[in-house]
Amino acid sequence: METVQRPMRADARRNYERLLTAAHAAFAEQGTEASLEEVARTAGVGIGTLYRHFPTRRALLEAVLHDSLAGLDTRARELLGSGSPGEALLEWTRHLMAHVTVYRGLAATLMSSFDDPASELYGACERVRVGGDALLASAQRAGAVRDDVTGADLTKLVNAVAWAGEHCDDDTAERLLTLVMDGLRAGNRRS
Amino acid sequence: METVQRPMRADARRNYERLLTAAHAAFAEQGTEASLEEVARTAGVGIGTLYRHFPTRRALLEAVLHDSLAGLDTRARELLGSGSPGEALLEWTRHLMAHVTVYRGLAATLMSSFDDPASELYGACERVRVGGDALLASAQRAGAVRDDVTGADLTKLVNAVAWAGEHCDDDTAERLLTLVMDGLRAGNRRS
DNA sequence: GGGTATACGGAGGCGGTCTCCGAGTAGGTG
DNA sequence: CACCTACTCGGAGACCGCCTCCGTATACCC
Repeated sequence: METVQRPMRADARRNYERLLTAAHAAFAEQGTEASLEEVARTAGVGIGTLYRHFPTRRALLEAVLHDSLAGLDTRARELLGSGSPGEALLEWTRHLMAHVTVYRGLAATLMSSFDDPASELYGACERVRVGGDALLASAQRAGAVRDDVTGADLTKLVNAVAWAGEHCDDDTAERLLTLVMDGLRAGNRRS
Repeated sequence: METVQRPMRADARRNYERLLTAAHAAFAEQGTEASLEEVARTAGVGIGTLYRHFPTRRALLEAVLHDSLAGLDTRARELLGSGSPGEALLEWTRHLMAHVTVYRGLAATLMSSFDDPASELYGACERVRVGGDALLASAQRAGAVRDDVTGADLTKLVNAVAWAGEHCDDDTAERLLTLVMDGLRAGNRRS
């Protein structure tokens, strides 16, 4: 099962790195739907090379975002031990928002990967949800959040707000997040 | 200012109607990003004809949705007079959800038209927001909803939930809407 | 029936996705 | 150091969708 794979050839590694850099620039400027041909052009690499390294747009996104999303997981663990569980959860959702809004269109990509194990981003989504789950459970035990909310609900709601934020100014996005998070507090259940 | 325009030629009107029918079918089946060339093919009409009648995808969507969105406005006025303002608002948001989810991708289109007066759908969004404003104000006067929520907030939140619902089963979408609407009740303000 | 304003249709330019395979090269081997 | 081979590169090309433009067709008015 454990296939020993020799290290990448020097040219392959160089092109891989160049593609990551170019992809980040393109996504940052034009959103996750940026032209992959232009990414390849910017990287000074043939389109075939791009597709060999990253068979799908999501594979490329995953590579570009890998560290950033992993950081979110670490942050969740840090926050777990610190102060009020309610505040910790709130703080973490702000981090989540920040990560999800680095590229226009990212919220949509993540959302569609969330329940799709075939997506290259599924693993990343999974890790995010696990981190959120822990913080959420902690906040619920502390009676800060209504207990019928799941980690998936939380992540999806934040994602949805982040998506909405792509079409508003930052203040409005912040307002919407506040409205939603206030609303998840314990004691707000109606039905 | 008031340019008198003679009625459409018979062939033009026929093609217009065919295009509406074909567009509805295509949007229903493949979402708002359905191929316009296929719409034209289905309608038995040249692609040039489609673009003459509907210069943009949004213009076509506006025509297809016109009656439906107008109905939403009427419904808002009906609900204004009926029973509990809180319940009326809740009922209306469910209608809004239903209208926004008729086509996959519609939430995104509406969201991007919401603050863009140049969009062919801006007027429709405007009318929806006005309807929602009235119901919201009524619910706020009755003390059922926190008073720092605006009509735009409400519409955007429902849109965001509808968008999220495109990636979940119906139950989850319903849950998310409940979580958000519960959260908007008066007394839930934190900051 | 004839003339004209109106409408039709699709060819064609553009730009994007993705595949496939001949040419090029890195790096281990003798 | 030179060679060989497995690995990698690059871009042509098939396909698709958007949108424009203009020669052709036709509905309607007189």
